[in-house]
Amino acid sequence: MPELPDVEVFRRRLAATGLHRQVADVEVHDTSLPREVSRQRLQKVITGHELKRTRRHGKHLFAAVSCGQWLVLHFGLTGLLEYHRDGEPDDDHTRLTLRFGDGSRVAYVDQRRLGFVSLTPDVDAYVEHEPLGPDALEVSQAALRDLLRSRRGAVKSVLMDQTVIAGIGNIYSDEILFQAGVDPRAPARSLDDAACRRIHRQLRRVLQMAADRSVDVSRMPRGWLLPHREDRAPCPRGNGEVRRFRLSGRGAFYCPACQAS
DNA sequence: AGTACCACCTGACGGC
DNA sequence: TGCCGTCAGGTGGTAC
Repeated sequence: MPELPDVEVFRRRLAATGLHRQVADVEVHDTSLPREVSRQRLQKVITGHELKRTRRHGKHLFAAVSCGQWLVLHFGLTGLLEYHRDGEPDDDHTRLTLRFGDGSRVAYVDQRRLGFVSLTPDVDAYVEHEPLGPDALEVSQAALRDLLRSRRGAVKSVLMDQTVIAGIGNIYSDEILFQAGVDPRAPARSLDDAACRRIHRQLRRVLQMAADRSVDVSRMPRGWLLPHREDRAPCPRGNGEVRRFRLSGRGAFYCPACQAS
């Protein structure tokens, strides 16, 4: 689930509920969650401090701790961030809890445990070290064109490559290419200027709209592919049928009529 | 530089 | 009811 729009929703949630409040207690329920940092250090760095601000880069969420470190959150396949008031029950699969003095808390939940948390002193250095490409919403039209043409693979694979552009996964790469009318298997290197412009415009529109509507599928516009991710589902624009195929091991969906190459 | 495949985990779902 | 295969939106390693 967690692609750029999902993580942006988590970021906004954290910014609205978790900043400028002293963290009274840090519970690490899953010892395999912290990456390249011990549970003890994670607890020591955060307990008694405040979260001061948030940043997001692609699918990574960062929160500045008042001691100078940044908390790093990655959500894997099933991770999410919740806020609970005192007395509200914990979700099953809660892996990390930041508890405030009044009993309310921010909870990191991850059913399949493919996500992780970490610490870093410097977000820019972390992004460079991963390495992650520029955040998808920060890429100019010309930069996107150059990035796409710098790679040989299928345009869908290139859009999903976090070292090229950060934030786009399987779902939204399909949506962007459907909206742009581009065949997901088209070689990225072969895209003409008009196709690159359409991809850039739709990338921004799709990711921003999904985040602004809290990634609620029922609030997505008619004409989006997202609710039609099923082989032989009707094309949302009435042009025949959506088809499923495999691209480097991932299930991909597209409309052969709308996205002819 | 590509892609294919497996692994990491856990769970849901359909077929028998 | 239970067992089995398949699938899942992320990432990373390996082999070709």
